[in-house]
Amino acid sequence: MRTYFHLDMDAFFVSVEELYDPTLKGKPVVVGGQADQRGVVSAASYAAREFGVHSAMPLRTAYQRCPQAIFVDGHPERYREYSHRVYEVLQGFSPVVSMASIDEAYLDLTGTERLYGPPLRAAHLLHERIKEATNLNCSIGIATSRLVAKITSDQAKPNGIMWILPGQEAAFLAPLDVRKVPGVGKVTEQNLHALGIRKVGDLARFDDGFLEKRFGKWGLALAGKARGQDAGGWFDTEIGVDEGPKSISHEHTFNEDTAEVERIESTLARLSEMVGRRLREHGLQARTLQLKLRYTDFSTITRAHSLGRATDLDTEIFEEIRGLFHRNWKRGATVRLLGVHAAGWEEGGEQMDLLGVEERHEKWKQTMAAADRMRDKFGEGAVSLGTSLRGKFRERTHENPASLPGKGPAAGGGKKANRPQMNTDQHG
DNA sequence: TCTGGGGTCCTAGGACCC
DNA sequence: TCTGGGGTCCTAGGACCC
Repeated sequence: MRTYFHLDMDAFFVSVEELYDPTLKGKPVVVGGQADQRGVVSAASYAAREFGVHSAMPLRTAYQRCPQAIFVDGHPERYREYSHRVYEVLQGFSPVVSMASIDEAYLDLTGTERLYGPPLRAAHLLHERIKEATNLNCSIGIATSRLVAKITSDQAKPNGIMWILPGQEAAFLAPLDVRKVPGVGKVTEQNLHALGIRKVGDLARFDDGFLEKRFGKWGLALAGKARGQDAGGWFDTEIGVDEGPKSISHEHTFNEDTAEVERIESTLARLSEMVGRRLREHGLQARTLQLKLRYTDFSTITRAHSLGRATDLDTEIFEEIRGLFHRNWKRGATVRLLGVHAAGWEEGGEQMDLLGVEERHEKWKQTMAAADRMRDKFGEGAVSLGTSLRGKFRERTHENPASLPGKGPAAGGGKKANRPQMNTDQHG
């Protein structure tokens, strides 16, 4: 029998903003941008929620519903800072802690009764410590599984603590909407409704085999969840083991859609720089780079390519992404969003390579490190790949537009298709 | 009143290898 | 010529979460 806590900060972004501007307290506040901007609500105060404003809602919709709301830009650095403070408190409380996102965490409190007393007492103590350290409210759910603890903390909001006694899990879950189960979103909810399943209790009455047939692996996990078990996906991972990121990405939605190649390329260059910088900060090199492209009609494509050798260099990222863009863009079509995504880490171990390539690589590494220091000092706009590089790339493609790897019938013949050769760029 | 940005996990088809 | 199966990598897309 285990004891898990799920701790969730109340209206986190809004509450942090209130610390910086106490006049916001008690008022309808929307965090995420200005009322007339493209974008969605990141967080809404409880006063704003009374008008039907909630997160993920378009800002303009929020304005329609609550014109008197105060619209505030988000400050990710502030939220990271407070998230870190929360984490420090939690670490001092239990060694088995996982931040599940910027504003929520799981703790394994199994066997801590001698230290903290019964779970409710421990939770009150923790709640006080969080309040002391951050001046923020949180809610805590306690249960024998992480899944039930998470659902419980939601029920405890705002500023509450709730404990589901061992053995009472099914009874607690039964009357809740299936949508309350983490992992059940709009689509799954609709699919379940179509089967007449509206409450978790309805779900629990279906047998595992049926749900597996109908929804695959996910259906089986769902059956377990209906009984309150930690089953499937992210609930199977161990608490307290912090693996690094599996992917790093940046994307940008234009204020006004554009088909201007200059603007598109400079945006791709900026996003490539941001991704490269984060890779270097994490000491990671990516093998797979992916472009994301969304048109005005919201249709979205992603196009990926895996490199022969992993990279953390802005220029190599940009060159690849730029190629992907031009090979896949419907020429002239207006673009709403661009994204650059990196994944597929490779150990830093240097392969045997042409000396010249390696040297160039080293040189670029030093240049990039210097650029990062400049940005630290003078801000993100201080250093840029800028137009000079873009000009160079343009020239090259005009000279040699046809020789793109992986195209044409060449791969099909009698030869064993080896990994594409590294481009040695002999015309330098 | 259109729909952000940063992630994770899952599925599915095709290539390729044994 | 009509004939496998398993494993892994790659790519594209989609559901979901905060």
